[in-house]
Amino acid sequence: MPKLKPETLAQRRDHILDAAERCFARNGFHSTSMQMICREAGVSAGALYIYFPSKEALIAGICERDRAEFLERFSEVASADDFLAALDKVATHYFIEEEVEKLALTVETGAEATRNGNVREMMLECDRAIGESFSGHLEQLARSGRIDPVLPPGDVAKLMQVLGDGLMWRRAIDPDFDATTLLPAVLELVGLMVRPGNSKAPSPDEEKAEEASA
Amino acid sequence: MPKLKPETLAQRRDHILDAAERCFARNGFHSTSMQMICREAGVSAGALYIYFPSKEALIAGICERDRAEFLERFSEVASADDFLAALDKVATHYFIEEEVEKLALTVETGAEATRNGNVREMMLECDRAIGESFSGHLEQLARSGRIDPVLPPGDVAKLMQVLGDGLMWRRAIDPDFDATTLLPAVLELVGLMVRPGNSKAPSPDEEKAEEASA
DNA sequence: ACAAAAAGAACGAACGATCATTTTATTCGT
DNA sequence: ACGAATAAAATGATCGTTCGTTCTTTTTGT
Repeated sequence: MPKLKPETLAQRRDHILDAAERCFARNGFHSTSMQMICREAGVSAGALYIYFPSKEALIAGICERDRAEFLERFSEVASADDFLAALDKVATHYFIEEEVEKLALTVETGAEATRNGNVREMMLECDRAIGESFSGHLEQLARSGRIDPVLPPGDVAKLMQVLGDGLMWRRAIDPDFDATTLLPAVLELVGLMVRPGNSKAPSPDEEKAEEASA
Repeated sequence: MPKLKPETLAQRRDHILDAAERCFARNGFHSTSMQMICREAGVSAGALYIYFPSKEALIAGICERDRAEFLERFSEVASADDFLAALDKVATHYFIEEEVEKLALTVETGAEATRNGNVREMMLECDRAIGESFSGHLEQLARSGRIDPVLPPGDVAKLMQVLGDGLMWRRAIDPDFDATTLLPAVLELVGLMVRPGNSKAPSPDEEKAEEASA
């Protein structure tokens, strides 16, 4: 059985990763056994160990894939014409549309990051990239006069990340948390920080920020 | 050897709880073995099981104690004359003074809460109490004209909690995170939301919020 | 007063279960 | 029919928990 096509190989790897992600999201990294993942993937232990040399590698694989997806989603924000609108879109996805189990996995990953250097580096690199992207974008907007931030762009970017982290945490833990009511307030808060110019309203249905800075 | 004094009993229980907390903070709940806790506490397995019937009970005990301490610290905010100053004090404690391992334990507890109903209920009850306290306090301040929030007090309270969660998360995960530079910005952000009146500045060294609402 | 009995507290080896991982035997695409 | 891919059983380690035993202090009979 000479080598499987690389395409099939990657496909199978992803299939196992999918199964592992579902298990990890349900039970956390350490309460999930390799046997559970095998069962979920419909694969034997021996087969699994061909694609992933250890449970650690499986965890790292999950983190890597999720962080990559996260970065890709934010790359759209970095290249968007309307920064706040693009932000709204990403926020809506992660805090309303995304299934709660996926956010729980993020919390689990964070807990792992406090002890596992590999995982921590992945998260921090991801955070750093997004922070710099935000910061750079805000600087550019400020220079062109589209916004007038009350704080240095770097601080605003960090605060936006902190807000994002907080929302993720809350939705992961509180099953009744409903971001639909809070998200406009968050975006308005961002508007308060950056004070968009006349050409852009801070949010479609909220003008109080305008009044405040008028 | 008739019963130990209830005082001694509680003391011993706390001693074990301390040891367990150190272990859990270092390695997480599931990577910490009962033997590790026994070693850390200088107690045999048999003795440990007199005070805690299971590992689960030990985890619940940790959560309960930490949440109680958390609530107690916030009760000072609820009864303070200067709301923002009291908030500053609590924030400084948790985001600057508190050791990082303790915050990591909070993240660990959050991850546990996504799967363990007992732990989840403890966290949510704690969040609810603080949220209501904040909300009530803000309403009172608004009625007396000391602040003029741009959002309903309930929303402001929730946003403040989200900010707190985000700061906790970030400091737990990023060993280089320095809240001393960001905390004033956060408090200023809170000031932007509540727009304190003339009698109170949003922060001792920052008046930009005043300019914005002038 | 004092030793013997009583009983709670502590100990630590041992248990069964389960874990991640490896080995072995079989299947099956080319 | 060759050998890579798989499945399934096996392995050794470690887990949470138990339990027979010992230690230590109080109670009690004399």
